[in-house]
Order: sequence, then C-alpha cells, then structure tokens
Amino acid sequence: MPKTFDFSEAESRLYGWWQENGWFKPEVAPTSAEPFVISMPPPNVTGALHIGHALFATLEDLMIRYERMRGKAALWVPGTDHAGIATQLQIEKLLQDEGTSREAVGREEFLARTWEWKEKYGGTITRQLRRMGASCDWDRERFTLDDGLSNAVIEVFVRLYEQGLIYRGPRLVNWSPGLQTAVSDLEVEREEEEGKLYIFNYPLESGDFIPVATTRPETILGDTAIAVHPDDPRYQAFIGKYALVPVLNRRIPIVADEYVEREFGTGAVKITPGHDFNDYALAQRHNLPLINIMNRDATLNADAGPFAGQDRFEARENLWKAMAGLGLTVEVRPHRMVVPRSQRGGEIVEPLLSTQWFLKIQPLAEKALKAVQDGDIEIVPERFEKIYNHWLENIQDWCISRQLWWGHRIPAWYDPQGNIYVGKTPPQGEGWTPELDVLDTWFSSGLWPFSTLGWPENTPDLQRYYPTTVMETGYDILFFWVARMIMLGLWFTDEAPFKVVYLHGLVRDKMGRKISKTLGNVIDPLVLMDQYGADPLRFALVTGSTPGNDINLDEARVERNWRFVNKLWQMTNFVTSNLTDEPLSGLPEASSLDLPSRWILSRLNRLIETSQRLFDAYQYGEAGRQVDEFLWGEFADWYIEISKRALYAGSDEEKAAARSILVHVLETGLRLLHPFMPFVTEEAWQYLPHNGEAIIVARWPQADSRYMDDEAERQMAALIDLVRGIRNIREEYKVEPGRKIEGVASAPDSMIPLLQQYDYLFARLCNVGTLRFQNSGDAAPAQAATVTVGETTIFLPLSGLVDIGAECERLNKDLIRLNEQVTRSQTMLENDQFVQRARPEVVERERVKLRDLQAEASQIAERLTELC
RNA sequence: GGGUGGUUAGCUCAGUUGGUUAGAGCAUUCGCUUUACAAGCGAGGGGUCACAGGUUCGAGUCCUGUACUACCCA
Repeated sequence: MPKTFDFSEAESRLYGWWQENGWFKPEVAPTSAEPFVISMPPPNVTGALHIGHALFATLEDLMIRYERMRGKAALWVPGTDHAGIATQLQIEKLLQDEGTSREAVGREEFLARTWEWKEKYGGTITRQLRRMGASCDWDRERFTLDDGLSNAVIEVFVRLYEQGLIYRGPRLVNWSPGLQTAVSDLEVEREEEEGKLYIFNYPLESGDFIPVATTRPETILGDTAIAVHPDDPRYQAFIGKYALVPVLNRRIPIVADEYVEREFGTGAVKITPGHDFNDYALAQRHNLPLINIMNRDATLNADAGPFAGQDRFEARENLWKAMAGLGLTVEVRPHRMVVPRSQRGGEIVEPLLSTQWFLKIQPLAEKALKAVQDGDIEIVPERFEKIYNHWLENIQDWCISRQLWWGHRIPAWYDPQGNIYVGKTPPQGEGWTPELDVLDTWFSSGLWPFSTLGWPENTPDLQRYYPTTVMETGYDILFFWVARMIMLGLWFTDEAPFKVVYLHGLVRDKMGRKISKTLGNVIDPLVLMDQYGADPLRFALVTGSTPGNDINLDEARVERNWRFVNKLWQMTNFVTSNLTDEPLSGLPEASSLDLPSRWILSRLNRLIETSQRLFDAYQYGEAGRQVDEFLWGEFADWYIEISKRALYAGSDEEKAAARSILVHVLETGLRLLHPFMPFVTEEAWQYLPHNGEAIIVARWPQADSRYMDDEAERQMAALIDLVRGIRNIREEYKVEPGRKIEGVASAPDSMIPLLQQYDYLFARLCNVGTLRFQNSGDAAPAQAATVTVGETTIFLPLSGLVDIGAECERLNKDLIRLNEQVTRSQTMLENDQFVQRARPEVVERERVKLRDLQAEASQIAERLTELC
C-alpha cells in the first residue's frame, strides 16, 4: 500500500465507487429490513456549502452509515429548497448588474431567468455535500419546486382552505418595504438599538395640550386617538375630550386604557392603529378608525397631507420641523429602543395594513403539542421540549402569502364581484383573475418529510419510508421548520413525520464568535477539506460538540485529526506489511492467548460495548473520542509495539496469533470509526483482510463478552505502569535512550511468572536488557533507582548516574503522596456509613485499592530505610 | 420582564445511573531518526472544576442562590 493516504485522490474515487454500487440506496438491505430514514434539511438551491452545512452533513451521514451497517434499510433523502426571498434577491441583483430590473423584464422573463440560474448553479451545494462523503440516495433527490412537491403544496393549501383554516383578509402585517412583501413574525428580528425619543405637545381642541412621546413622529399623521391610563390623575380631566392631529388638524378622541404604562415617557400615548400592533389591538377595543398613511414602498400616501410622496424617514424630519414651527415640539433625546428588522436584508420592517392569506394554526398546534407530550416524538436534547411547547402554546396565525415571484403560486382566483375560488385547477367560466402571491417558503418545506416521498400519492416509498426516523437539524430552525413539519405532518398524514428530533448547535469560530463575512472569521469547509481532507473535518465537528450546544471550531483540531488519519494509515501499513500470503487463522480462543492479546481484545470489546451505549444515547462525539483513544493510545502505542516480538522472533503459532489479532482489532476499530471518517476507513480496510465488499456495507461490531477479561486488564495495567515507571526513571537520570540497562525485580510469587514470561516487554519498551529476580529480603543492588507498582519493585542499578540524595528525595515524595492516599482510603473504609451504603463493588474496589497502596507504600518505606 | 445554555489546564473541548489521584488535543519544556508512522516516539510542567450554601458516607456531576456570558421568547 502507498506510504501515505492521498485523500484528494481517494475521496472522489471511493465516493464514486460507493455510489456506482448502489450502497447509498436503502435497497441494499433485504426487503424485510427495518427502515431508517432521514430527510435532509434542504439547503438553499443557490447556496454554497458553509460550515453549518458541513455539520449537519456529518451528523446525518454518521447516523445513516451507522444504521446501514446495522443492517437497516437506510435512506437519506437529499434535496434543495427554492428559498423564495434569498433566491429572488440574488436574481434581482443579477438583473441590476445588467442595468435592468425585475419590474422591467416582467414576471415571466424573471422566472425563466431564475430557473436558468437554478439549472446552472443549483448543483453546486449538492456537489459539495458529496465531497463531505454524504451517502444520500441521489436518485431520490428533490427540489421544493418540483412538480410532485408543488402538487403536495396545492393539495395542502386547498384542503386547509376547505377546512376553513386558511383565510384571506386585511390585517396589520410585518411589511418589508425593500422586498415589497409581507413577512411572518418569525422573519422579523428585534434588537435594541440607539434611537431617539421625540417629545411634543399634542394640541387639544380646548386649547390645552398633553405631552406625548414617540419614536416614530411620522406616524402622528395616522393617529386616531390619544390614550391615557384611566387612573392617571394627570390626565383624568381630558378623558373623553378631543385632540387635533398636528398639521392636519384632524379631530381625535382621548381614550382611557389600562394598556398605557404611566411610567413610560409622559404617560400619554398617541394611537396609530394602522402602523403599530399594540395600537391596533387597543383601537379594536375602542372601536377607533384606522388610517393607513404609508405606501408599499414606505413613502407616505395622500392621507399624510402635505407629506404625501415623501419617504418615511424624510417625512419624520420634515413633520418634526413643521411641528417645531408651530411651537409643539418639546425635546428630542437619545433613547434605547427595540427596532424590528427584516431577517433578510436588515431593513426596518413596518407594521402595515395589507390583505394577506393566513393559516389558522391553533388546531394544528394542539396536535403537535400532544405528539411530543405523548412521546410520539422525542426531542434531543430534551430541554428543547420546553421551548417548543412555549412557542406552540402562544402561537399566532401564520401569514403565508408573500408578494414575491419565485415560489409556489397560491391556487386562488377572483371574479369581478369579489368572489374567491380556491382549487387545484382554474375555475370554469370567464372573468377569473388568478392570485399573484406566492406562499412562504417554509409552507412548502413544512411538507418536506412526506412530500419528498410522493405524498399525496400513496407511493411505495411513502408506504415503506414514512414516517421518517430522525430529523436532524439546527436548533435555530426549531420554530421555522421543525414545529411546522410536525404540525403539517400530523394534520395530513395522521402520523408524526419523524420519531426523533436531534438538534445541533451553531458552529462558531474558536473565540466563540458567530461566523460572519463582515467579521472576516469565515471558516470555509471547502478550504479545510482541500487542506486536510473530509475525514479530519468531520471528526472535528463530531468530537468537538455535544447535542444542542454550539461548537467553537478550532482549526487546530482539524489538523490534529489529519494526523490521526495518517496514524490510522500507518497502523494499517504496519499490519498489512507483516502479513503473509497464507490465509489468516481465525481469532484464537481467549484461553490460548498471551496476556497482551487477551488484554487488547478485552479492551476492544469493552470499547464496542461503550460505543454502543453512547450511540444509543446520541453521544456520538464521546464515542468517536473513545475509539480514537483506544486505537492510538492503546492499540498503536502498546499492542503494536508488543506484537513485534511475536512477529519478528516468535514461533509460527505466535506469529499467526499476533497477525490475526492485529487484523481483528484494527479491522474492528475501522468499522467503529467508519461513520465518523468514511474515506480513510474504507481505503485502509480494503488493504486489510476482510469479509465483504466494502466497509460501508460491513457489519457494525458487536461486543463479545468471551473476550472481556478483568484479570488480564489488571495484570497488563501493572506491566504498563512498570514500563512507564522505568521510562520515567531513565528520563529523570538522563540515561541515554540507546543504553541497555539491567533490572532486578523483587516481586510476590503471583507476579514472578508474569514478569518472567513477559520480560521482553521491558527490553522492547524501555530498553531493560535483562531482568533478574531476587528473593524478597535480599539486599538491593547498590546505586539503584527503584520503580514500585503494588507489591512489585524493580531496581535499576545505575552506578555513576544515581544520586542517592536525589533518589531519596524522589522516594520520599512518592511515599508522602502514597500515604495521603492510604489515609484517604482508610478513612473511607473505616466509615461505617460508606461500607453500608455504597454499592458493594465500590467498597470492594476501595479495599483492593487500599491493599495495593499499602503494599506499595511499605515497599518504598523499606527502600527508604535501606538507602537513606 | 420570562426562559434556556455555558463557566473545567494558556487555548479548544470531553467528563449522562454521584464512587480510583479530574482527562484529551493544541500550545509549552526536555530527550530521541528506536526499521509502521518526525504527519512520529518517550518523559515532564500546567487545574482551589466561576463563587456561596445545601443534599449525601462521598459532588466537576444532584438542589438552591449569586456573578459573568451567550442565546430564545415577549
């Protein structure tokens, strides 16, 4: 095999090979297999892969590969979203660069251009997902504007309309003047900003005035009342009287309402029902008229009198100047206020009266709440349930119409008499004009889990793969998307669209800052993959995070994982280069194996067990870290080194055993790692003896309790500790690494055969050429340093190197440390409460520990008296 | 205003039925080309687990409060 792993060559080759063999398709599993299905959260069709996509792709691919290896019919349905606003903006920008505009080219041409763009660039993100190793079934790829999905959207709209849940009407909505469309509550972001508070005197009919404060003076032109608190003594006398709108001199009443906060501003508020949600509600309580002073582009209309035609901010200044001229203004002062801004574009959103389509959502929300309460849907991590419940319990009707061109047209028609027709096909007869509005993009993505499988047709895919199993996505779209999928799924299919919602966090930079272009801290997954390959990036994303929590990605981790990939490659290279042409013997019975082999197999099977427990609990990161630590820290650092004796100098049986164990452990480790790092594991696995065609369809490891061996783990741990102790001494006394030294062991009878049998470990791992034994009680060699583990002491005669004073000091320190631990342990065991209440195995473990500590302490004490 | 998360080594993070001396990687110090791997190996230094209480035989882990911080909702 090659000396290094060339990921850039291997990744595309392996991906193509997997796909050609149909291994991404659920049909590789027998028809009797249980399905495991994930609907990919569809990225924007015109988008490019960013680090957030990389995270979902990694997690979903991990789940899919794991379940596929477990023999399930694993299906990952990929696709893209038409992303109404985002895409439309992109095309508008394009037209603008060409010196034209959406309005100039017209709707038909605009849509043609958008489709053209989609055909040309729509494949970018899905190609990039392939680079990540995403094992989706590309034959089942969907796009939200596909015919099938569009049918589903129309079906849902018509049925909801017939059920009386969709209605159309004039309502105050969040209006985005730049985009010229209504947006939903969720698409408005409210942030506190530095603004101004304008205070002025509202003139009354009587000639008096009331001081009033506002943050948006231009709305004065749309005032239809002034409100004060009914119990406010300052204004009691004015209730029921009339005021005059500045400049316009329109007569408006002064009303009393408990909504007014007496402490805020001046305690009296102007009421503009046409341009404020709270005022709108108050106006309805008091039967106040509603005046709309704003056009759709946020210029003022004829009702604004002399300010008609001016932009909202221009009018604000001009009106204020005019009022100053009338002596009405009091002061303008800095003020922190909450400003509603559009999620797209960031411009200030205006509450505006507009005729829109709404979905009455409470009945759907109730079902969605119940599904989670009843456990039909599990949310991971669980804490998001509370957030989910709170949102659904306070849900408002959903404004689903958008004044965009790119999207699903609302299937409605109007006749000149004002009748509305809603249906799957245009109405019969003349004179009907179609609705021009399109639906909110989230309306169609809300159907994604079942529309992608063929609904409303009862297709074989729908029957076999619906409901899906896991919905894996970011917590930031819990409301936008997840909750709506649950509501619509339950309403139309009578089943929860998935059983588990797994939420991941945001990927941030290593300093915990949100990634943004303006901050210049963009982590480009494509650049990282060019540099290190897909596997290291994937491993960094999974092992650097826990479910539901944000991840601060440090590129150093990616680099380190690239080294891990190399390490895996080198291990494989070592193992394969030590094989012969002869077929491997099967894995020997544990009883016939030497200690290091029993140890590594025990550790391996415990790893499999732990790994399974962690996978069952969605703790993928921890599982990955454990496999990493095992393969590098135990298998490579210890077992491979130890196995060299058998391989280079052992008997034929010893060689055969070592080979089969090396292959078995590494091959199993690669399978455990495959869902995390698909490419290197596949490529390495192909060089190892294996069963089956590819690791991607190999079986997921099962723990075998026959190879779990506590005794072997204990004994091996003692040997490892002795080796470490000797290395430590060598380092401390600056014994040249190449210099062979001698060891003299003083050990209990139980340890002597072990040390004799495995003395080669000391030769190989810490360059102790010969290990002699002496009877306990014999005098220690002169000028020796000591290493003590339990009841075993190894003397290292190092004449000329050992400084007795230093050695005494070292031993003394050790003894103090040990005595502290002995005391702690003794105190625990002398405590009846502990002995009675702690679990028996915990007490027993403590007793064993104390015995070992005491033995070790007495050994060292003995040595101290002798030497110092 | 209500809610949720985070606070563990210089940095990024693990640590999920409470039970050895709290771990890893990066960084850092020292040593080594020892024939799988210098993209490596070996050894070391570095932590009052934010703070204060409580529960418990035993708390990084459970409970209460405080501080700082991030986010969600209004």
